[in-house]
Amino acid sequence: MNIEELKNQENKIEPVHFIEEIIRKDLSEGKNQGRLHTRFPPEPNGYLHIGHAKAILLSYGLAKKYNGKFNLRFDDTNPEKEETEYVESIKEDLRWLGADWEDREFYASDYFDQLFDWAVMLIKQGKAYVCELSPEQVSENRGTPSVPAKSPFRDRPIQESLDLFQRMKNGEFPENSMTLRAKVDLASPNMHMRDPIMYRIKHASHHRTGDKWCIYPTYDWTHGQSDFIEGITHSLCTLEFENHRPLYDWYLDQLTKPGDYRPRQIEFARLNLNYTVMSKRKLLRLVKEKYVSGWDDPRMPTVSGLRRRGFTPESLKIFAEKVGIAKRENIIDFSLLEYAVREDLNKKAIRVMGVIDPLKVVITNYPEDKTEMLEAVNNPEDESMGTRQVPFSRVIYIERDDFMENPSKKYFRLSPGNEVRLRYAYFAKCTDVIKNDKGEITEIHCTYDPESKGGNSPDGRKVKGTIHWVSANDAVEAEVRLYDRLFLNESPDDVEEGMDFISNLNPESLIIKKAFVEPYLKNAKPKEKYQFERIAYFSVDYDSTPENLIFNRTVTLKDSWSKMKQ
RNA sequence: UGACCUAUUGUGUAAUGGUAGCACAACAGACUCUGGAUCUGUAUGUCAAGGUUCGAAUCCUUGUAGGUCAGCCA
Repeated sequence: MNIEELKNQENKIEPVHFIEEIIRKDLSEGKNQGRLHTRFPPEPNGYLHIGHAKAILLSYGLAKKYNGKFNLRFDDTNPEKEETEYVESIKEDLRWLGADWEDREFYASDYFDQLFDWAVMLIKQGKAYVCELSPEQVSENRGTPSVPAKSPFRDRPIQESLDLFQRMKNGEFPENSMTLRAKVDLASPNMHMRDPIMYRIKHASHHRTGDKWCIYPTYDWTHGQSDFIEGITHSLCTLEFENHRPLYDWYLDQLTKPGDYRPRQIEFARLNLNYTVMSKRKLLRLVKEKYVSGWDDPRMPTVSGLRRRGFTPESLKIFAEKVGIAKRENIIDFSLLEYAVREDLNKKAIRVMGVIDPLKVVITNYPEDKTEMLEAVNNPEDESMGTRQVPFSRVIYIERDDFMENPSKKYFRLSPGNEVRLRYAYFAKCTDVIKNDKGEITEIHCTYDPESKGGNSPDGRKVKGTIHWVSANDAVEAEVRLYDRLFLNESPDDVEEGMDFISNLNPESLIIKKAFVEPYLKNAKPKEKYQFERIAYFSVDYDSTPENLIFNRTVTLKDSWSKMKQ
């Protein structure tokens, strides 16, 4: 490291968000034996989206950075909503993101026995009781924030509760007939503390425990205890659980003594992105009603959708880092996500030439039957990625956009009489414009300068524009799927009376076109990333084959020309 | 309506009582065999009002605005 770099190092103060600050403090004070242990607790009832990715990267990243551990724990306390299919997709997404839970794949349902024993203990201590109110009655008796709740069964004898709870477990009672409630505080201004329900009766089959149980613990009674069982030290979650924290702590108080190890819940603001929706309900609707092709449709903000679109784990890490961690509600610009993926792909993607909207060009002074190979750089950002050979011949395709019959002053591309560089090939000058009966341009005639082979003229003359091309005889046809934002409005829920977010869908979020690409791409494999020069980054789709190449547009290149035109 | 939380440029996020900075976006320019990348520059901000202090984005008070909670969902 030279002096300059050292200086930079010193001046660069690493920004530390409030959660990391807490962790550093806890670690330095030797709390919990100086351990750091985080977890990601998804409910297996849907696919992960980019908001989950932020949470995963946070919890895993912190554990990794401070030599801690990271658990994966499925929060499967509601047998009616959860499915094994989701367990698999969630694990795949985590692996892809690089979050390594090692051998610690847990399920809240693993703790049902322990949870039951602790519940019995609380009943014996007079801190929990069986309540025979129906769901409607519980709701009626809940009171309002300023009026205390009522609970007629809270003072029933311990033995009676013990007996009833055992019989609840044995399946003697129908659903909704009774619950186990913690005796906390009916008058608390925090509604979660008004004798919260710990167990409810559900005669449902669970994806892991089968028919063993007909009572299931609620989230509040499960989550903190699961953290405790696993030795979690910092339990990170989103803001809507803030009001649950006193209850989280109350339950833990019943199991621990002051000074003992205990997990701590810390909340941060969830991620929101404009031009998309994030709620499981809405995403599910897009899938079910076929507005998209599935959970992994490249327009979806799901981890699997982003992956298919061409995002890399690194690009999501860049994104998550730029977004930051704080407690205020936020709506992140979609452009930050685009920036993150460009940032990563710019360094990694092989450059190729492909023409999406072809215009035929005949190089009139180039030999009829000649084809020559020209050397092209694979990535100007990374010399180690080498070069490749690109065929050139008399008839080529260029982008229709790259020719203008009556150009404005600022237009650097091909126009009558104007000379441009054909990338990696030759200088070429437009001599004729051929049109059909309707006056539409059907082909362009050019002459080339044989002296300018490789893209530079020995006389040192400069051209302002460089355009891409493919040799017509050698071109390979490919399908390109041009993806754009799923919604037209940055707030999809911002709709007129009587409408919903569906009315804001962008009808042009997917446009499929045939393109001509250079033969180098003949063997492009699914998931490979390419930059079509001057156009966009593309990722080879899972369904792509050598006979039927499919490229998904991840994100366009920045385009200052299109801005200038406006 | 009660409790809890939040408020810094267009969007995010720092500044931990001492020069309001960074990123994205925007705009202007340089450079360029990608109108890409890179580089340089510009404009825009502390919710409001009081108070404490030599000094307040930061502490206090009161407002205002927004979020969360009254599922046997998580």
